Amino acid sequence: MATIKDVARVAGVSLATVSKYINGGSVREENARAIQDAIQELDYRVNPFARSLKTHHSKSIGILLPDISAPFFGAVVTALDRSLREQGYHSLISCYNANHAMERDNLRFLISAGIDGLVYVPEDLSAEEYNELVANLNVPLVQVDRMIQGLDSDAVLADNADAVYTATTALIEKGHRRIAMISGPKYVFTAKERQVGYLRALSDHGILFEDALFISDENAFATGYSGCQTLLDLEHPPTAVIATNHDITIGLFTAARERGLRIPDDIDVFGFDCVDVCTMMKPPLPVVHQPEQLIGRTAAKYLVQRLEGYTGESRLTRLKCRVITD
Amino acid sequence: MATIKDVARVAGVSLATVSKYINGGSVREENARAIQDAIQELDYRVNPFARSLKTHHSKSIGILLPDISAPFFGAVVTALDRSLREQGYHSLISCYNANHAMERDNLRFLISAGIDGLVYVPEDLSAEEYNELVANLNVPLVQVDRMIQGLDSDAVLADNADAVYTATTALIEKGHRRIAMISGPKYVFTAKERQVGYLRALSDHGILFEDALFISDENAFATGYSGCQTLLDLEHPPTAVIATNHDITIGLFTAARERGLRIPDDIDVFGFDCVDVCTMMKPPLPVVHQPEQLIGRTAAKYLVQRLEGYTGESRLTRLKCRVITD
DNA sequence: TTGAAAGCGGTACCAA
DNA sequence: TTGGTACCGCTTTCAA
Repeated sequence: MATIKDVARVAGVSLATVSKYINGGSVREENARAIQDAIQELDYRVNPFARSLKTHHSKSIGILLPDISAPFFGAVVTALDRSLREQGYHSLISCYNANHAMERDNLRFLISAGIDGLVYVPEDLSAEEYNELVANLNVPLVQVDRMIQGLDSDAVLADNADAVYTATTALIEKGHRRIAMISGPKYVFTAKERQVGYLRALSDHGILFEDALFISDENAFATGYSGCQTLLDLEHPPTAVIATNHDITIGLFTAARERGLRIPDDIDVFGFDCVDVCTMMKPPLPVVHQPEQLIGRTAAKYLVQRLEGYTGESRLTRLKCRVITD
Repeated sequence: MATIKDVARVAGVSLATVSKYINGGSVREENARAIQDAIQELDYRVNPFARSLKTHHSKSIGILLPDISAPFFGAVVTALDRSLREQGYHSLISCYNANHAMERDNLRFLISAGIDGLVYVPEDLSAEEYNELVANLNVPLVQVDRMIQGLDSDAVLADNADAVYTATTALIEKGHRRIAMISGPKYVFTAKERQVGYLRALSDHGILFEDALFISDENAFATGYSGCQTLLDLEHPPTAVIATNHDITIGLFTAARERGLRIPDDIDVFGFDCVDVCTMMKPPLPVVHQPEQLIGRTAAKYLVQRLEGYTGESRLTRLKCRVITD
């Protein structure tokens, strides 16, 4: 690999001049041309390690999340990455597959990889653990989608409780009284918040919560699929079901249809995250649409602001979901 | 941030000794203890840039792919990442969202980020372009799932044509004569191969290919959904349909069911990539299951071998799909 | 505008 | 085993 020194030699200027040219400093036209030629000729590329060693930053942002195959996260990360790039940063994505050991492990790795900042969708870490792992490192953090109790940082969340409250209420107003919910793991931040919205809506409308109508398990197809069967096998099955995640929604659809039930005539469903699927169906199904783009962009904005020296108080932003009830 | 120098000072040994300790060299018990203590006390962490600058490697592997939200890629990347880690490497994931400009852009970025090796699922790049972008860089490459025409490198692929041949044949043996296929974009490597398997099976069984029964579009839910409708609206609709991708399969299911058709009685379907969904249904649906784990592990193995100096000929590995016909 | 030189934080060679 | 030291490739200050 050619180095900046080689370029300087070939171009007949000093090494410092080449550096200045590369970094956009002003250089005499003539020298600029010579340098450019030398770079071409030698196929020179800056060594990122040498540069980062000197500048103390890498222009890279770690993105740590449970599972990027979930369409929601996929969309958030896409938007995030896009915004970050526009501002000269790039992202280093790391998934921990909802595995708690990997969560710690990947955080350690990201930290040791020299990231300038971190976007984090936490699941199992405590504030103490986080602080211990990242202590003194001065790596700005933005929490996304979920928050660690007691960990002070910028955060961008969806208004989970409100959205589900709205969805549940819509179902109630359609006349439903037996409304079930199939949700993610109880210890996950968003699942908890969504449950709150559900319970509040029921209670506000004088409907008693029924334990059998609330199912909680992994955020997976199987949960929606078998959850639906369980519900339908109940002595008094629900007349409507709310899913709280993409895969759960698909599983729910599948099971319901397999039983020959028509949606929404035989059983009403409120979907989550799968707008394409829900709106494409006939008739279109109601669905909660989280603002993935905006979440990603906002997180990027906050992080870059910190990176550029902003030191104001932590910002907690709740972004409204679009509850499509058509 | 504390440096190795600080550690040396606090531990009362030389900087060289600390370095040796950190990198697993033998150090007197007593010194080891002192160094360990100093590291703890100072919360010292090696500076990855300084290290990489000196060693000329970063222990990081770039993974460049179209879209990690596809369950197939998600699974491949998970396995890949896992294998890589076990061997001391970590991965830098970059998705280009099936966008050709981003494909080039992200490749450039990965290259400039100092990766030691690259795993690449290509879509639009030519061999010339690749060589130009990566020229002289001596970054080992493993192509996965697809291959660039004329680009010499290790590659790990599924036996797309064979798998689809088997699936099509199974349908034929069940008595179907009008078998449709809904597939991804025609310019995508895997779509082409799968089409070949389909055509060959038809021809081997004396069935004439019918243009109207072959639909090709994006690898997306919408393609399966509207594709299915198009097929069913035909004067002579097919009695069976083969999907060639996860989302297409789901879209196909959805549309078929919406029409009140029962699968497989009213219309038979051969799914792709969505084993969980297909096997969970009653009755279970036949499905092509690509060996994601094995693909990921094999790619990791090849890459690490290159990284460790192996210089044998390029290896092209075809991995068998499991065609579940139950 | 240009260039000499110091130094970023490590690794590894070599002599002790 | 230990430590002095050269050097990895780049940025940046400062004097010219």
